[in-house]
This record gives sequence, structure tokens and C-alpha cells, in this order.
Amino acid sequence: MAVQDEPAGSDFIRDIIKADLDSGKYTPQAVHTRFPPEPNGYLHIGHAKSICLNFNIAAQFGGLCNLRFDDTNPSKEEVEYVESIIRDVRWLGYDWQERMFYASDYFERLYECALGLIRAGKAYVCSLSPDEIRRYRGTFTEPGTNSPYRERSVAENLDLFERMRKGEFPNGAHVLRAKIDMASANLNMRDPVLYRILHESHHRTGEVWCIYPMYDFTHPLSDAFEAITHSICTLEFEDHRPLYDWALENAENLPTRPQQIEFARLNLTYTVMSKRKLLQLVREGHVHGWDDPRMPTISGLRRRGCPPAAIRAFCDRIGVAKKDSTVDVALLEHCVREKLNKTASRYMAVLRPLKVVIENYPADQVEHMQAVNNPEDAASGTRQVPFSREIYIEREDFMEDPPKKFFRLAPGREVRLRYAYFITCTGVIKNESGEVVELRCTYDPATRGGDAPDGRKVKATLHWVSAAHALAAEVRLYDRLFSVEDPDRDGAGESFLDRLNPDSLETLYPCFCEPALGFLDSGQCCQFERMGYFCADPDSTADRPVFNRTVGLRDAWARIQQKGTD
RNA sequence: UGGGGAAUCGUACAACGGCAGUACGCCAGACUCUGGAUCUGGUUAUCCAGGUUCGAAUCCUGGUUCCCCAGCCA
Repeated sequence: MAVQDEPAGSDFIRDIIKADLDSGKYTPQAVHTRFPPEPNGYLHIGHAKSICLNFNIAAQFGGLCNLRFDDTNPSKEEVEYVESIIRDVRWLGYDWQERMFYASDYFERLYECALGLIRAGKAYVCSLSPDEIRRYRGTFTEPGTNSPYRERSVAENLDLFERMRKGEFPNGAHVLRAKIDMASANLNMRDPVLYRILHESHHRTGEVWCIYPMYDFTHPLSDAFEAITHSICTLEFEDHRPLYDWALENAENLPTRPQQIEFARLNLTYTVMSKRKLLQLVREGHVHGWDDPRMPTISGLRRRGCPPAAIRAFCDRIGVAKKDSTVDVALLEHCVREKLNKTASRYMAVLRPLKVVIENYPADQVEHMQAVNNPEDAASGTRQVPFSREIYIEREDFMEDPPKKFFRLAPGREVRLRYAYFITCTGVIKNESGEVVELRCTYDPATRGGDAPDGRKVKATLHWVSAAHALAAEVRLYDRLFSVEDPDRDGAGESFLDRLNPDSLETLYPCFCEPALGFLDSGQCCQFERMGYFCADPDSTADRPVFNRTVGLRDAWARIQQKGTD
């Protein structure tokens, strides 16, 4: 495994594995898990929970974890998704060495197993229509009815199934079914379909097959083929476990007997997690693609600037249990800040510029101020930031008529420019509509570097950018995609789309950055001092860098303002 | 109203018959050249009703609520 963060905690799944080790059922190196995505969409943070669980468990016990594509439905699956999944799991920091498999690798073996079932009288070809199968299945409270084709002879079943494979029948003409119990209280056991006819090109096997095995048949056998010991999946498959076990018990010549264990999938506040809804957001253009930084997809989080280690830390902290739960997105944001605080270099960038002229500073003078790159990391060193007579500060850092708790610049008030000088506001220039368009200030030459020799204090420190040296950039301010905690909640005639946050993206241009910000690589994260964590977007060009806000800093002033509003 | 699951601070996860704890959030304070970070303190929980026990979140009985299942999806 490529990554090893904090020691993993304990949970009911690890408890089961420990018990299996203690009882001698397995040796530690035999512990074998797998992450089995269907390549029909992009991976999201919910998948990350499963990825971390499976890979970390294997690593913790000294075993292995496979990557396996569950690609048994060619009508929904595409190579684009396969490629994105490989990229995302790697990016998260995990390595499956040579153990990347596809369920489609097993089509021939699965077919042989099906033949074995037929020969043993445990499976039959059913020629009911899909609609008839549904009616014969019965309901929650009424048992099903045996298919009229249930007692076909082995010879006839073999003949029909072979001809299904050869392509002699159209879609839907026949299916292969397990012969279990049409009266079972578990609907999954009422002669479930094992194979269906699908005249469809598969992204890996092409036109070789026109019958495809169902999940319930494929999954347990694939697990067995790969000697998976603990097959971890989500709660909705709990009902399928008897069928999973049935397949393992009745298929011939299986090398091992994996165990299915179910856990609760991740839900996050202020977002949706279902593949269907994420696909809809992309297809209908509510976001700009699968990797839109507002999406909970791995690729979206990556573009947003969220470090993989933060996602891993998050998955570690949310725990694993069987209770349906919705984790507060604030925990994810905390993990992102925690990681970025330690690693992100600091820069100054003014998002909503307000010009300041320092009247007593020489017009042609430029000084280079030494700035600390990261106070949390002494090894990150320092850099020089140019300072001159005309600078930009943040518009929100000035108030003409400040309330009591506002510490920043105001007429007559002195504040510090970070790493530079103390300045005092001496004048306010407005346009004809009364808006403040420029400030006049004076500086105290004795405060160079940001400290007053006489020991006087200021209550605020502002970030700034020299106007003459400023780099104009586009900044994309991202916020939560939905305006309510639970966009999935069913409401009167409303869909989740009605709860999209109209302010989830605000684009700012021009923002003024210190020159060093022109040299960031695409994807690189940094902190804009006092504003938040940002990363360079791939849309950046040489003359117009683009930065995405990953997450803001904790903001005490915003909270004070909020309280004033309440 | 059949079957399968789950109920612990606001949220998530622990406690596995013996002081209900941790993290996030929130509140207050200290410190600070980022109203950041850091530090300190505080806040609030065992679904309900019985029972067993010296002792129950944990075991038993009965209820309640929530989630999943009637694809030739996974």
C-alpha cells in the first residue's frame, strides 16, 4: 500500500477480521479485500470511504486489496469511467500492484459455473417475458409462483443456454435462473436471474458475448476466484447475502469461501451522493462537468484543491458502522484546513481591490519586504514581496463608519500592512454615486517590516498587493452546491434541483496577486493570507491565472457580523 | 400488513455487565504581524416501557421510529 497515515482505529469489520485471525480461520497475509466499482460513473467521496476501508484494512492486517471493475452491464459502462476510476484511486494514494481485475475477465469461468449449475439441476432457462417474471415473483406478502419452464430437462436447459450464448435469440427471449424457492420471504431468493441476453458491445470483450451474468451471480464467484476473504459492501446488499452464500455453496470447484460484510454508506450534508443525481447535474449543465469543484466526486475535490491526505483523514475519522448517517461537511472542511494549514505556502492576493495611495511614500520607490512562506513550517523559508506607493487592499478591510468590533482600516485609524508598514487612513475618495473608490494614507517609516519601535500596537493586520507589480487573476469562489443540509429530502413537488445554491460559484476578475503567484503549477494549493486556501486551476493561462477557492479560513469576524444580523 | 437492518451529545464514532468517552460543530477566554493557527475551559446524549442483576447503553420481554428490498441495474 502506498500510503500509511495514522494507525487505523477499530470498528465492527476489523473486529470480525481480528476474530477470524484469532480463531485461526485465516492467517494475516491471507486477509484479502477488494474495491469493486462499476465503471458507470465517476467516483465520489462515498466511494473514498470504501476505498480507504478496503485498502487500509488489507494494509493493517498484512494482506492485500484488489481493484476490480464490476463490468457486467455493457449498456451502462464505458472506458472513460474505467480510466477516471484508476486515476482517482491512485490519486487517493492507493496501489493495487498487478492486481487490477475485471469481472469480464471471468466471463468464461462464470459461464462454466452456470453450466455446472444447470447440470446439477440448480438452474434453468426461463422463457417468461420480463413482465411475466415480475408477476410470477409475487409480492412482499404473497409468495411467488413457479415458472412453467422451471422443470425443463437438463438437456433442454443446456441446449437453450448454449444457444443463448451463440446469439440465436433476441434480448429478453430467455434468461437463466437459479432454482431456489419461489415462496421465500426474501425476494432475492425467488429464482433470481443469473444471465440475461444483451446484444450489446462490451467495452472490453467487444462482441464476444451476447449474454451477461448478473451481479448476484458474478460478485460472489469473482470474490472466490480472487480468494477474497472479506467482501465489504454497503447495507442495501444485506438482503442479497443469502444469495451470495447460495452461489458460493452451489457453484462447483470454488477455491475459497469469502464472507460478505455490510456497512452504511457515507452521506454528506449539503450535497447529493447518488450516481444518478450526479449524472443529472452533469448532463443538465447545473455544474460544468464531473470534475466541477462543487461536485463531491473525487475529481471535483481534486480540482477544488482538496489534498488526498485530507480525504483519507476524513474517512478515518467518520468511522464505520451499520447506522444510516449523514456526516457534517464541516468535518471534511476541517480535515482540508488541517492538512493545508501545515502544507500550503502563504501568499497575498486581493480579491476585491480597493486602491490605497500612501501619500508620504516616495513615488518612484520600490522596497522588497521579506515574508514568511509558512509559519507552520520553518523549512518553507521566506520570499520577497514588492511594496510601493500605490497598493490594493481588500475592499471589506475598510469601513468609513465602522461598528465597535471592526478592527480594520477606517478614517484616522492606524493598521499594519503585513510584513510592511503601519499606515493611517487620512482621506477617502468617492465617485459621484458615493462609493469609496480610493483611500489616502500615510505610513510610518519607522515601522518597516511591521513592528513599531515605540511598542505601540494596532488591532489589525491587512494583506495588500503593490499596484505596479500586481498580477491580475481570476478567482472562483466556490460554496456549497445546495442551500439545504439534506437536498434529498422529499418535499412538496420539489426535487433536489430546486435546492441548488444559486451562489455556489462567484467568479471574480480582476483580483490582484503578488507576483510569486504567477509561478504556481496547475493543481498546486496555497493560502491567500486571511482569505482562505486556493489552488491553481487548469484553466489558467500565462496572462490570466485562475484560482479556485478550496475552503475559506475560519472567520471570527464573519461570525460577529452574523450575530449582528440575527 | 412479508423479509432484512438500525436506534448513544447538534453531527459522526467509542464504551463489548462496572465512573457514558473522543472528534467535529457551537459558546467563552488566552495568545497572535493572518479576526488564521495554537492553547484553556464550557455546552449537550444512551428511542420508550417493563424485567434480570449489587450494578444495564450493553442481557431478556414488549413496543415505537427510521432505512433497504417486488430490475433481465449494481
